[in-house]
Amino acid sequence: MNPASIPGLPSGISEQLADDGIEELYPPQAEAVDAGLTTGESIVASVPTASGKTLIAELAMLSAIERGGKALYIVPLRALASEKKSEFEKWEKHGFSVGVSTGSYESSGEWLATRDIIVATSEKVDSLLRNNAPWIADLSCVVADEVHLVDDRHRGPTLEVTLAKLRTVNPGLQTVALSATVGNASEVADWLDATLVQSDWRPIELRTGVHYGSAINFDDGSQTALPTGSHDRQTEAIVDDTLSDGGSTLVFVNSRRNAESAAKRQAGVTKRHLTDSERSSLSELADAIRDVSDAETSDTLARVVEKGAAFHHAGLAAEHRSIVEDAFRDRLLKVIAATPTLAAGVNTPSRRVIIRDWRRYDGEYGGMKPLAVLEIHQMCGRAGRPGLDPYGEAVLLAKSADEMDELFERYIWAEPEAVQSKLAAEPALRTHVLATIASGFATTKEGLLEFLDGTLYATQTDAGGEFGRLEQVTDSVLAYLDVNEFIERDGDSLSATPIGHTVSRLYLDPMSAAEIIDGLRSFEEGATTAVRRSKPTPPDGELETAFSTASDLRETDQQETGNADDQETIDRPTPLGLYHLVSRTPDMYQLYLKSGDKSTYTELCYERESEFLGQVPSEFEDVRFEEWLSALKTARLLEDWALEVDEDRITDRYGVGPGDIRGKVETAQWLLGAAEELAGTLELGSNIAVREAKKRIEYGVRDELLDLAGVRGIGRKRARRLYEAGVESRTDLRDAEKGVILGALRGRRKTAETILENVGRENPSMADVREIEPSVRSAVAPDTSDVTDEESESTSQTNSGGQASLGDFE
DNA sequence: AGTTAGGGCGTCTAGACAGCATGTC
DNA sequence: CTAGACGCCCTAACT
Repeated sequence: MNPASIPGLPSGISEQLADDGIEELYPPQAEAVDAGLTTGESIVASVPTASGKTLIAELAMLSAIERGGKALYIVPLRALASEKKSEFEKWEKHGFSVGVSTGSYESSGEWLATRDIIVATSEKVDSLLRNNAPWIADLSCVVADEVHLVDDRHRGPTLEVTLAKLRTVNPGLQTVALSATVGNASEVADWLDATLVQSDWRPIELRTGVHYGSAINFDDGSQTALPTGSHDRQTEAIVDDTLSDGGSTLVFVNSRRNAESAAKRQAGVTKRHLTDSERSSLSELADAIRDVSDAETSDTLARVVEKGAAFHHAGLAAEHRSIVEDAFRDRLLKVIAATPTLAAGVNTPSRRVIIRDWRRYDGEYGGMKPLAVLEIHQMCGRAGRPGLDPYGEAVLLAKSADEMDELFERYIWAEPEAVQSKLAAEPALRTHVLATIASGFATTKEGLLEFLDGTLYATQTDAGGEFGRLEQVTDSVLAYLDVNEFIERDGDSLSATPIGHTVSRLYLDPMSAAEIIDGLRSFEEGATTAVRRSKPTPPDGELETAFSTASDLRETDQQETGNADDQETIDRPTPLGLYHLVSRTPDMYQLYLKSGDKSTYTELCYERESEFLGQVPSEFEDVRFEEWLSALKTARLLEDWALEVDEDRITDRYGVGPGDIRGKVETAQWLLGAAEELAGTLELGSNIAVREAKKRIEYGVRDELLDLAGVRGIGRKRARRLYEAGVESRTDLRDAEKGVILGALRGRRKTAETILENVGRENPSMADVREIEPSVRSAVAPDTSDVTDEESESTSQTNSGGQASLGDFE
């Protein structure tokens, strides 16, 4: 089928496709068109990666817009949202506008209403539905990318519920679901009332095999001799071989540490294959990597990149990741050793893919768990760059003949698993049941179950009669929501309370909200009794009893230390207290407690007991104590960040990468924002303290730098240097002698000018300004001088290296 | 004496979505 | 009930 014979397309589109060199549609694309893709039929396309799924989506969206309405493209990752946006922007010259909406991407609801194509994550779409975005009703087509992710325990239910809601709101909606090859694509198609298009066709050949001994044995029975030779490891031998052929390699391993050490070894191979010009480009790249962050990870990465290799995992900063991905796509980097981040993320094809580890540690499983067939196939699918490589090869590594046989059986010959709805899990239902009630989708339990009947879960259980399980879980979830006063039950009818509405709108897990509310309330209780007794006690008898112990603790503490200053600290929650509060909610991914951490944080727990909001579980009696401690570890990381502790110090103190810090900070910011609003809604007095703690996390600074750090172009480091040079505020920035500012910014004229411009200084020019070296003031370390009481105690060890209250971190 | 290969032992384990509301003289 | 790669330290054997 050629572009001109596709029905239903807006004018000019077929010509554009032909101009792009598309003479003939790929077979799966043609099949989808034949099934009515461009005339409004719903389609489930279960096809391999890189076999033209994007065009299927584009054809559906453009023709749907032509018929009237707008199109929504749902992606699983934020990084993919911007990738898709730039792909779709090529249609803007034909009059189709594109907008993106993700949590971090700024765009208001009204602005989106003017766009024809909207790209968003499934969570964002869910959130927009909860907040009744008006344009949802105008949708005529929704595309769900990577729909097999409904199988994911954490995020699958959101996608499932979101699609169900979109289809309920808009019964005529065309649904196009793009999926990897899965075991039960027809079931997914049944669920979405769609025609199934299934195909194994790929635009370039993919060969899959197992390396064992001195050859790769391929699925077609052929062999490629590949002796380990001088290399003592299989991976390096294959990388070397691929490189001699001018190709790149992607190596999948099962842990971050393995990725880094593999990259170091491979750098020894790649460095022998570089041209002079590549060497110099790589060295520029390494500098760019070092500029991103001064954490050790950054330097390690830069050192391997100089030699043409790289590693890739979630501990990297986002900038690191995109630098690595781009350089690999440009063929500058010859090999990447990666954790599964890369298989799920943006498009990074490679001549060869090596799957070194096919088992991964899983605590619940209790050991090394074999990866899913689907996951292995996704990794293999990265092999072969369309238009660049003659073919792609995916190689699994075996250390014995038995293992080779097992790998063939388990993965190469195997069909991928069936996707299975995870909706009946309680955490998922908790959120979605509340949202469904709050947004008026259901007003009775029957209505709720009726709505849930539109989900994949229902499709999959209808036959087996297992729907009863969903009803059971729904009952217990309703009871939970009722007890926590998020919903009200009046006979059969269900409605959300004001706080329930807020929780749903804030996109919080109700359990997180309950934890935050309890924490803030218990503080209120404590503060009221201990300090003033002026505020009326909330008319909630249960709460009073529940937290009487916490109040008592506070009172005791208060008497012991009892001076005016302490009364003030007790009047508002401390940052650590708040960081801990949000860190222990289910919405925060917790840090892992390493050996030795347990005693370190137990000690810290007692030391700063008075700061925690709510009751501290008993060290000896309560099983939740360890969880409490890992939340404390997370809270300490956040506190360190807000105390301006160096990034590289934080990374080795907590055993995390720069990317993890950013992630934690972002989540904390979001949760503190939610806490602020909850405190406001419930008229709890702590919202000012919450707001400040949030601001400090946002910029990673102490109080006194908040004003400066809010200026564009000034981060935590520049703010501190300016402050030490005597430039303490925006006003100072506008009035201070330029030489001083330039000196504080280490003579960077361009940066200084940009900053002065951003702060609105009359004449920002730095021409002819002589740099004034920072004087004595700068010799004063930030945390030994102007620190408030509440902080100095905890940070004396931070920079001074003195006896640490927290013990041996180093 | 310095270096390196190899064994024993302890340690540690993938990923990443979401709210709100804007700023400056 | 269940794993395994890595790094570190130690020792033995080698140059």
